Amino acid sequence: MTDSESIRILLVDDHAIVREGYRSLLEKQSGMEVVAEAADGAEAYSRFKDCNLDIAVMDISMPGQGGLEAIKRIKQRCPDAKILVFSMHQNPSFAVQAIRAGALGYVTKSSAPDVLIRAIHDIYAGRITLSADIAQALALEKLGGDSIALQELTVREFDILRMLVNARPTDDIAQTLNISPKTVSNSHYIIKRKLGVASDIELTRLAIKMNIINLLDLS
Amino acid sequence: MTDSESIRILLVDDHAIVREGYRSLLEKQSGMEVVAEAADGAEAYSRFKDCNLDIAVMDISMPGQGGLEAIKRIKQRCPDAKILVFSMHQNPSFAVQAIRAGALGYVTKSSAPDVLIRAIHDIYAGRITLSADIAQALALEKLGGDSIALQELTVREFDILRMLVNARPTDDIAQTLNISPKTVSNSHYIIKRKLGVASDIELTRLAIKMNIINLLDLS
DNA sequence: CAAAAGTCGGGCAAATTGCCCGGCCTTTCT
DNA sequence: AGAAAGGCCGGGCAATTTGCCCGACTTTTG
Repeated sequence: MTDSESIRILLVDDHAIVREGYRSLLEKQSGMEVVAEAADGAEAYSRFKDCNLDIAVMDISMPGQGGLEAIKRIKQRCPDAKILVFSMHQNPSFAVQAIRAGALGYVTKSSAPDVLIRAIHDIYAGRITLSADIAQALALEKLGGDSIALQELTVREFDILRMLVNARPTDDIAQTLNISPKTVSNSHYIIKRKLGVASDIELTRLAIKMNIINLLDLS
Repeated sequence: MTDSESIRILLVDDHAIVREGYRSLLEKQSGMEVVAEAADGAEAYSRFKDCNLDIAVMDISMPGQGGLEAIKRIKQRCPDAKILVFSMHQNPSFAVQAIRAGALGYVTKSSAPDVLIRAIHDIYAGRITLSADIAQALALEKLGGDSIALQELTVREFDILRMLVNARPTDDIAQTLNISPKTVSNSHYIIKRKLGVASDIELTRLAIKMNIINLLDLS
């Protein structure tokens, strides 16, 4: 909002090449300027303090502490930060969690480039935006009443669930989140109770059904 | 071997309609006669005692005690029984376990009908037979050295593994196998050790990778 | 027949789970 | 602003499960 000309953008993704691609895409647009990049949540957080930015465009599948947590932390410090999540996950639950964490928009990476452009404008104007595929899936889910239980989970719990089903050890999770292992195992228990499963095996199967586990990265 | 004319066949599958289909297919062949049917392992076992049969053609994905266990029991009573496994699973590990349990052949359901016919003849002649897709996958696996660990498992353990990753409770498994729950949990532990995994979540992921879990029945 | 492998399960210490609680934050409502 | 509600963090503790070992028995194999 400096010049009232260009939208100042922070790009967050763990792959440098990917960032490069988006940067060139966005800078072809007049009225947009990529003024910073970050490779993970922590870096995004500190960039946000430094520069005065309009919008952060970020992936949430990042190493270290979950992207959702990063969003929460940023919003905590800068309540009027505008964050657009740009994710590979087509599962609407991810969108729900992202919005709840404080994001203003959610666009899948499989969307056409102009969808992203439009979403940035929408968010800049303060409107919550979802890409069409997500909006549709969300509507269907509301009807089908299938995976609604996932939305019982808090943002934190959802993050922990993702790490758990990625077979990360409890201590490891505790360390990356800077919390006690005991808290992680408590969350583990709460998650299972909220989702109505009795064992880790059921939990994992559920995670697959909900597309929380990427079947491709099992290879 | 009665008339030295027709091969006398027992058809084992839990779906009556499916049996009907195979029956009509096989009986179109001269020299083959379906003289009995069974819907599960236990029934197959008793049929085998009654009738004098040449070959059993059986599915191994059946309710109750695993099909592999049924094969073992039949071979125990009639060591020269000839069993052809006809399964939907294209995973070579299933074939390995079936052969180890005493089957003489393994044909996938996706094979062309004449493959089944030829396999029956081969087995009747005493030759071990695998459908081409399985044979190839097995060869590849031998090279790739990927899921070889699965073959460390005994037949029993493999059966238990399948039930475990289908999210069946330990007590339930113990009951259908008529063993103590303690034995099941011992097996559970041994399985994890043999496969080199530390948690049930890893175990489930491995099971998916190995196609032991049918992704379709998660729906 | 001897040796090796598989099945079944008891035992027991160590680790984890299930469940509850209290403290400390935010967010939201009035 | 004050109150109420919900989320996060983690201690505590009993009940259960896990991890690991062992022995008995049967079956397969050389």
